[in-house]
Amino acid sequence: MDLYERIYDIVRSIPAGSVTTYGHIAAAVGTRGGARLVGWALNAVALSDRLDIPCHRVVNRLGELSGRMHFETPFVMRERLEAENVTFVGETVDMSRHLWVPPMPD
DNA sequence: ACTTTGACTTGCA
DNA sequence: ATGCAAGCCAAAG
Repeated sequence: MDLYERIYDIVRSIPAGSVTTYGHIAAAVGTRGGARLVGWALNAVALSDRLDIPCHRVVNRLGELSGRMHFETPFVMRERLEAENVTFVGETVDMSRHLWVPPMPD
């Protein structure tokens, strides 16, 4: 399976009300430093019909909604997260409460 | 075909 | 503790 498909699979595995980081996903697919690739994959998702993938649950390691500008509107991302009972601390997601770590490989 | 950049992260100075 | 540089994979110019 391609890295993209693997990334999509993991992002789809993110439970509602939780978020994860690019780094964790990258590590989960095997590429530790490939966090940027995750961004590329999600970018492809945003432009394609892969809308079944909750890319709004993916934030950077600080909990910042780095990819919000790639949505229809910069507010959609936060609104969707809030709709899933995700709490925010200022402009960032409350990581200590909602950080979800994907299943890591050995 | 080669270079640059991108929704990032980690490490060394 | 803050600042700069490198690393990773893929796509666009």
